[in-house]
Amino acid sequence: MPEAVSRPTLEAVATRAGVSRATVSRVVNGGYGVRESLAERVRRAVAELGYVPNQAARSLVTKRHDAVAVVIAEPEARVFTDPFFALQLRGISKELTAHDNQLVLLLTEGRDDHTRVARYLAGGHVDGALVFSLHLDDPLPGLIHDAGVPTVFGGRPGWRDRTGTPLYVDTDNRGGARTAVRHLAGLGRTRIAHITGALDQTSAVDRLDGYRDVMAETADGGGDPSLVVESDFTPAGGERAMRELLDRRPDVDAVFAANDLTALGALRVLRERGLRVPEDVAVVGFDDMLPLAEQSDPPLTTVRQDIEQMGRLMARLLLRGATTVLRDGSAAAGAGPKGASGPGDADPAARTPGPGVILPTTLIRRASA
Amino acid sequence: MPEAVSRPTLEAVATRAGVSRATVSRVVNGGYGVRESLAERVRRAVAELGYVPNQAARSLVTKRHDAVAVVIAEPEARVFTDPFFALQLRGISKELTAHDNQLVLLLTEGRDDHTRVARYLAGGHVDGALVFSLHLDDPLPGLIHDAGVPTVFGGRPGWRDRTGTPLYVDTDNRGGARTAVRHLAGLGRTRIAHITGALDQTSAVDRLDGYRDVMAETADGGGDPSLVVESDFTPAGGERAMRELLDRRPDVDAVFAANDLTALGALRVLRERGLRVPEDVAVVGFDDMLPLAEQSDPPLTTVRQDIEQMGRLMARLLLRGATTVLRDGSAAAGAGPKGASGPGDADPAARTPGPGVILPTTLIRRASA
DNA sequence: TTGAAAGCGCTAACAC
DNA sequence: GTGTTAGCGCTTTCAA
Repeated sequence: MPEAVSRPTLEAVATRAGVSRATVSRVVNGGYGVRESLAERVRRAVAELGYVPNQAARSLVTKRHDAVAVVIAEPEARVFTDPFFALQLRGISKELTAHDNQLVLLLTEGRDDHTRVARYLAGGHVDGALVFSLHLDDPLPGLIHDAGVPTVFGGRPGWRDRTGTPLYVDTDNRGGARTAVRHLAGLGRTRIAHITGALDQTSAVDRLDGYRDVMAETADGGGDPSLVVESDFTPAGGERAMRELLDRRPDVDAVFAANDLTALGALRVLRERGLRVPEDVAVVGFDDMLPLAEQSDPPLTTVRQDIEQMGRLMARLLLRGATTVLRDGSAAAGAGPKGASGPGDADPAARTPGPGVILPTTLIRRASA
Repeated sequence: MPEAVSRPTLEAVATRAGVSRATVSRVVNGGYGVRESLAERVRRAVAELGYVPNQAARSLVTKRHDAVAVVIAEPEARVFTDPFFALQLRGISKELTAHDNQLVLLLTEGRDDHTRVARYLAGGHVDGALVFSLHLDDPLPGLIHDAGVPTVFGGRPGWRDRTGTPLYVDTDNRGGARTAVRHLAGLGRTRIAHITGALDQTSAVDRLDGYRDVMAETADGGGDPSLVVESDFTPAGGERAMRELLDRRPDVDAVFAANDLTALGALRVLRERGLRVPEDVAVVGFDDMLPLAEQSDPPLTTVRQDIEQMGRLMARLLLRGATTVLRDGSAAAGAGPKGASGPGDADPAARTPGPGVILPTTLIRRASA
């Protein structure tokens, strides 16, 4: 039976290098205030022994973990059929890695998981949390707030806690929607409909608001409510909504769908009814979900958001906030407004009204509008 | 400035309950050998104080972490446009959660990340690793092996290490491919082509082998090489391959594509050339990637694999192996064959030849074949 | 059954 | 500059 390969400790390195544990510790943690010749000896010993610091021991004394939890609360399948999630993670991972932090992934579905996650965060196992709260009625944010861990949200939360709106990073959903609808208007379309997303999510609400903004400024009949159909971000919901819309307003000549999946459903129904896209009805989506948006028939004109960048910024914000907080000696204070002063050097393109960082969108023109 | 909310310690609970730390520790860890009345007192104190054990302190003495690393090595964008990855994670997460383990996500791209990951694993921060190694020439598996951490691979590795083929969980790619091609043959098609995946991945190789199996047993001209076109799992690759195929063999009447993305590209070209699917050319994909496979035109007949289940099994295998190993007192031994005796109670549907667990596939019939 | 005490490997005062 | 020392919060012998 193989022996447990007990890893070398600081002690071992110290002995080998002929110095004290403290000196080794100093070298390992940056090496300030150590004579270069000694430092060199220590480094060699570290290399020879293949020493890797024991994170548990370190955390025990420093109270830092160099780990961040990513909480994805998604009872629905949607997140899992959507590369959105993966791209966010990629962005987060890159940023955390660059700062030597680990990513602890917490996926939840249902009540039990919520308390589990809350317990975990309250247990002080991580230095902060990145939370994707997709629904307005989600109890998780409250629980997380109570856990007293610095947190940054992905997507604008639909509520504000005792200390105001929490830190978040979001896409400029409203602005993106405006761009989409203006594009449609610029094409000469006058009866522009909107198929909404699930309105218990701020992204859906914001896109609807953006649509209304433009319709209101349009000369004739701004914001005819019969042109708005509520849906749920799914292809099936998109089909349903499109049918309803066509029955109600057969004269519709353009559709802004709350996301690409919805647009896809709409496209299907349009085809089925013998309507040509974009000749008869122009369609614009949202997300630029690849490869779907590219491969649809016709390829989808849509509003792109930089999802990976969103992830990066969330991590950056948290890390900065956490640092601030830790310097203050109050690890449980949460990343305060101090950390929210915007990305600054980080990303000049991002706007920062209040505690949120809003990322810009781009209209991607393909064949559908 | 808010005070650092120092979390209650064992000591605090002990004081409150009027017992020793040792007793609290016993209760918290199962409570064996503690008088029920005392245990009850302790539990109440725990609840009142909101005590959560400090994992770092615990790990320091137990050398266990109740944490598993998931390593996803994917330099290409493919993983991120594919829900595959998300579904695996979901399965893994569920299983780990059920066993009170945390999921540490390690995403890598490029050499630097490899050494980083290897260091991390070697540092003994986690009890095991789940690794997705998608390419035959990937150096990561070797590094990970050297790190001496129990590991289970996702997808059959294309190599064997010193101790034989490592533990893995895979889809029955070969069997699934056979089913697909037989289905095509059953439709009366006789000139069945195959567009392969990236052949540096075992999944692509296995699917090709499955195709060949059936072609070989077919009466006339089994395995005409002009019917096989190499590609790379992408839609663009699928288009290219389909064009080449059509130029070479205009008489082709069926295509088995290595995955749905590839099938999608093929579908496009077929449409573009005015060929009807499935009347002129029947098409079968692989993966049942949703919503793509459902939403394509026509909806895709394809081979479904249970991706989430794959993730679950990987975690289950690792956890079992790790437990075995830990019982043996040799944490660095790696999950040996002992852990590989198959899912047994776990999943009766899975086959287990050697150290691998192979999950079955299902043919999903839609309109394209 | 319960408690006392010895560390796990590390950092951070503090002294030299 | 460098070493000594006192814990961080927990589990785990070992006695009682």
